[in-house]
Amino acid sequence: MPRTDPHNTRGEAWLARANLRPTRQRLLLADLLVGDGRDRHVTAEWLHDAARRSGDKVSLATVYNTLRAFSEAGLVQEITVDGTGSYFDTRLDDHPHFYWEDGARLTDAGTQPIEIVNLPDAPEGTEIAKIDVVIRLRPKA
Amino acid sequence: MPRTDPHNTRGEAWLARANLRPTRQRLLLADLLVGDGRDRHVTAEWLHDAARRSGDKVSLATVYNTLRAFSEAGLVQEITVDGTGSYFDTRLDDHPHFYWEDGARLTDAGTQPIEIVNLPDAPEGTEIAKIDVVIRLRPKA
DNA sequence: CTCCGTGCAAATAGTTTGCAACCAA
DNA sequence: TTGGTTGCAAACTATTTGCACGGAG
Repeated sequence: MPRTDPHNTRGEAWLARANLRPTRQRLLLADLLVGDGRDRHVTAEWLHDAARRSGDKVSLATVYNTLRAFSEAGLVQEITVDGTGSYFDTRLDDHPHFYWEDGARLTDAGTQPIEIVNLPDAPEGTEIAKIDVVIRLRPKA
Repeated sequence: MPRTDPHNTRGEAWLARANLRPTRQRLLLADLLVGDGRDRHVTAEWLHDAARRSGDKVSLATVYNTLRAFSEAGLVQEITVDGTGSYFDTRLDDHPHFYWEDGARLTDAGTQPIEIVNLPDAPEGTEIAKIDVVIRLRPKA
């Protein structure tokens, strides 16, 4: 399948799914995120750089606003690991992550779903919205 | 045991354990943190307010610096939940937390240690530094 | 006496917002 | 046409830092 289009159709369908207008900027960012069908964990900064690298230009503010829009539309998941900067994950199910303390990278952890034994019950009047599991890695001595 | 002292001795011993000079500000903050022996999850902002409420005054910058010093000395654990603000936990073992999405409170989750089945292996050349488990709660509909 | 600790204000990092110009429907 | 979208700069929040003063050892 030759690259006749500046972008493939995946990003377009992805936006359509969430009823988001396919503007030039959104298509660009969508393609960078899901264009090849692989799961991705990006920061706003990284995505902004990737856009510039690809030749097109988008303002950083728009990258932030767009990531927020995607997140609110349920197209990506926001993950916070340490105070500085959040990651956006294109994979939507509840799954554990590795956080590489050197280099500050975030990746999916393992292939099988984990299971938590002795999971505490949600207190009276509340329910569990989501369980964040972050496995922090450091280089082995 | 009447309150003859402006502070009890717990904070003092706690500081000594980490070889931190017992200055007025540190003693005050230490007492607010571990004075009653209970585990606590505080933000810098909360601790600063607590200090002012108690009558004494400490600058917010010092609260930040002091919490960082405590954290580096291994007296408290830093926990990040969402981009805005981090919490410092006086309990030191690896344990799960509840994060109350309304009100942004952080508390210990359950009383028994949890166990994770199918925990992914640390990738080649790395080791697990810590596993953060945050159970996000929302009010039940 | 010597240095670490403190306070203040200013700096910083990441992110959001106000507003005018723009563009998809 | 019209309301959603973008870009820029300015605003904001949480946190850190530079520097002069002060207090613990």
